[in-house]
This record gives sequence, C-alpha cells and structure tokens, in this order.
Amino acid sequence: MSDKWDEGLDAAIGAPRPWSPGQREPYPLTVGPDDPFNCLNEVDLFADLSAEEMRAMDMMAPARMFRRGELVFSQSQPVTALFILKSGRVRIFRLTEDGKALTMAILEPGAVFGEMLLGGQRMYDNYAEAIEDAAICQLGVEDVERYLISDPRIAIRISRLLGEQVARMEERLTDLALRPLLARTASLLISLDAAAPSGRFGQGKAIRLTHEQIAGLLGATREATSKALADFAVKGIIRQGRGRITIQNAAALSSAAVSSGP
Amino acid sequence: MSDKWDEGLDAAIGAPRPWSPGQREPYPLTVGPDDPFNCLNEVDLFADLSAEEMRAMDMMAPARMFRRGELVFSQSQPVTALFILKSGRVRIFRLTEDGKALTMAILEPGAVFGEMLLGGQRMYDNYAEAIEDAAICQLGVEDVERYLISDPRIAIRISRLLGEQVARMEERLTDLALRPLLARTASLLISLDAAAPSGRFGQGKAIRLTHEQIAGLLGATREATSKALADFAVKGIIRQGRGRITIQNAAALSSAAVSSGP
DNA sequence: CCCGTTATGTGTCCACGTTTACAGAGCGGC
DNA sequence: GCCGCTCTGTAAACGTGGACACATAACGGG
Repeated sequence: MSDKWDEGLDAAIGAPRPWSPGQREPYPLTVGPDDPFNCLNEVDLFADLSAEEMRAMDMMAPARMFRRGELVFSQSQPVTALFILKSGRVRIFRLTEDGKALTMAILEPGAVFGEMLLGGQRMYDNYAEAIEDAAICQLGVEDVERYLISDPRIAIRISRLLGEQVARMEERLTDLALRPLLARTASLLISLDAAAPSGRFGQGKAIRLTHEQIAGLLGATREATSKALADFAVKGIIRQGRGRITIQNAAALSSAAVSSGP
Repeated sequence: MSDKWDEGLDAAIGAPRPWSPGQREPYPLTVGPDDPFNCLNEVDLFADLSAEEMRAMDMMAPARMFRRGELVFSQSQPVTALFILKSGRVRIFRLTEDGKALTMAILEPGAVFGEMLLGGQRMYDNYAEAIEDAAICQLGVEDVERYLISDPRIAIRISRLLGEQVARMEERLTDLALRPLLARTASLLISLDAAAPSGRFGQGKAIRLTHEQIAGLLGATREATSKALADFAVKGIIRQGRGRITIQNAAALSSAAVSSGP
C-alpha cells in the first residue's frame, strides 16, 4: 500500500509542510458534550426531510473529532463517504506532484463534502484538512446511494448545490486567468466576508484566516498576498489583526475588485 | 434595455473582436435536411428514457440553425432554456469588464448546455458562440422543470454530469494556478485529443482548433500558446496544420505534462 | 514572564508570460 | 491566379508575481 500516493502524502505531512501551517503539539482528544444526534439539523441538503427521517439519517452518521492539522481524507484514505462538518473548519485542497497546493474551499459548519459525485465517481486528488479542531459526521457510501440519491427531494438539492459550485468555480477560473492579484484579493475578501459567520454580538464580523490561507485560495504566494492586503490596510479599506481581517470600506473594496488600472 | 451588459456585448461583437476570430461573410441559412425529431438520441442525459418518452421530449425541442460566429446566448438574450447541440461546435466563454475572454468549454455534438443550474439559478456572465455552423435544439425552462427535474432517472444523470464538471474545473483551476504554460498545454492537448471525434476512416483523428482557440482554453495569449505548440512540433511530439493538430508521440506529451523542470 | 512557535513585513532578483508590433504562410473567393 | 483574410511565427520591452532570505511582531504555553 506504500504506493505513489503515499509519497505525496508523506511529502504533504512532512515536517516542513510548505502548503500549510505547522501542527501544534498534540493534546487530548475529547468528543464534545454535544448531542450526537444533531448532525443534520443545519444542513440544507436535508431541509426537506421530516424530523422523523432526519433522526433516522442521523443514526447512520457517527461523529468523529479531528484535531487541528489532521487530514480528514486523502489518497491513502480514500473517500468512500460523505462528510458533514458539525463544528470547526475544514480546508479542501489539491496538490501537484511537486508539492504545491491550491485551496479549493474553506468550509464552515453545516457544509457537506466528500463523495459529491454520486454514483461511482471519485473526488480525485482532493485532500481535506481540519484547520481547527472539528467534529465531523460521516455517512457510508452505501447509505448515500440508498437514501440520498434515490430520494428526489435530496437529489434536486444536490443538483442545485453542484450547479452553484460550478458557477463559483467558473468565476474563480476566469478571475485567476485574467485578473491581477490585487483585484482577485479584493473579490475574495468580499465573498469571504459574506460567508463569514457574523460575530456573536451583532458587530464583530471578521474573516478569520491567515495570509497564508488566503494565499492558498488565491493561487498566489503568501508574500504577494501579504503585500496586497497591506496595500488595502494602509488605504484604510481593511483592518488587520493576527489571523483576522475586518472590512472597513466595502465600497472601496468593490471598486478595487474591478479596476484593473489603465 | 441598453444597459451595462449591452456595452459588454457591443464590445464583444464589435469589429475588432479581440477574443475571437472574426466572422466570415454571411451566407444563406438553411435548416439541414435532417429529421427534426432526433435531437435527443445521442444525449446520454436522456439515455434512460423509452423511445416513446424520447419522442415526446423531442416534440418540445425545436431546432434552430446558428451561423458560425453567431451568439447562441448572452446577457442581452438571457438563458431561459436548455440547449442541445445537434451538429457543429459551440464555445462557452466568459468576459471580463475589459473585454478579455476565457473559454470554459468547446462543445461537440450531443452536448447539453445552458440553464444547467436547475431551479432558479442563472448561468451568469456566460456567452455561447457557434464556432461552426450549428444546429441546436432548445428546451423551454418550464418543460425542463416539469419533465427533467421531476424525473429521478434524469435528475441522477444531471447530478453526475455536474459532479464530473466540478471535478474537471477543479483540475483546471489547479493547473492554471500552479503549472507552467508548457505543462498545461500538454495536458490540454491530451484531453482534447481524447475528446476529439475520431476521423471517419479509422486513422484521421485530429484536434481541430486554432491556436487562438486553444489559448482561450488555456487562459494564455495566442503568442505564448503558439510558442508552446511550436516547441512540441519541433520535437516531433505533435504535427501542425492550419487549424488542426495531430498527436504523434502521446508518451512524450504525457511526460511534458508533468515535468516542471528543475 | 519568558521563550518557542506562528504570523506578518520587506526587500531583492529574475523568470514566465503579456504586450505590442510585424512578417510570412495557407485557404477561399472572385 | 490573384487578392484578402485568417492563421501562424518571431522578437523586443515590459511587468507581475514567484523564489528566497531574513527581520519583526503577536500569541500562547510553560
């Protein structure tokens, strides 16, 4: 089993992981005190299900804790399941042969990921890493086939989700191809801000990502990203703190997202 | 209705269209002599349907001819339908404000495109242009909702198609972000070759695209693409003719697709 | 409070690819 | 067979962003 994928993995989780911040020291793992039977409540994929049905599905989805930095899946642990992120955040990314990485998405609680392709397809070359301690429910692929795909209500929602994902990726692709880093950074900040969970007390909304993580999403280096962000910061458009960014002037950001500069 | 989108459109179809080869002189349009009731035969989306059902669907999908260079849809002619490409080829692309374009896909006969998002979503910012004279069937969005989404057999196929598309786009995204042009070109040629229709008499398989069209797919300039292709040509890996490329040494191409060069 | 670890700020070089500007080559129409 | 248009080849100057190399600053645990 020590095949080519393991090489990639070894490189990926080796000491000087170039694609990710290093791991912290391990500390005891505890499954949270939360009710194990509420994985699906916040997941809009299952919004059409009755309370009864949801309980039944929940039964099949055991939760597991992942430590910060831990891989949820990879090539050596192939994805034969669908995951539901209960708490914490997960980063989906891909690697090239030479160890460089691009982040596909950073998932917030309630997200569903893994074997999205439904019916035979694989999520090739994708890795998932917990960037915070995370609780994740896991649904076996057989259950998925039996209960999700066959259910038209859920099938429709899956189509919709995938369709939205395609649209988002098309957007990202053109941005990456044709827009300068500054504009891309501005756009990304806007959508990250929209996706960010609002602060507990009304006004505390912030993007909780490091420059390195943002760079991973942009397909750029950490240095270039830092420079772009510093640029916005000195203009008062954003405000930076270690690992958190708050937007001060959304209008200026939007205009920075389009202006390519003559 | 002469809003901002029309500006983009005007720029897009103006005389010096930077994103596309110019149009040829118009010539008389004739709907082909083909049977109007065979749009769906080759479309695997409908593979599960009985002959009876397929005939019924066909009734709802009138065919139309598009001339080379003609736009199948755009912002000023919003997509409220699903299209089925019967003959000819279509290029799906996006524009940025400043008129630069990226090609999302070049579709061969049998492809389905348009309102893929099913249920409210729009195919934002996407344009479709016939790059050859094309016959295209068109299904109204109401029919799509009524007959396609509600049919579980088709819904599943849609999910699968979308899933595959997501996987392809993820691949493309990482390639664009992290791989040099030469490697990307090699990869693209390989997949184009796989997708290309084999010649009528066994051995005539060729990629029938101009450098400009390939550049559009790569997210690169025509010049840089030409250079990369010339590079492969002098090494005997490919063979070029005006608007057609044939692969001579597939193995060498594959290795060029991975070698990033130390 | 101190110290290791992790995140951020610069700064320099240079390669890849864009931009711009032309020149030749194949094909099609007249 | 000639002419025009579309494709392709080439080459210079430029610039964004990548690679590398440190310096500094904020955490956070002991």
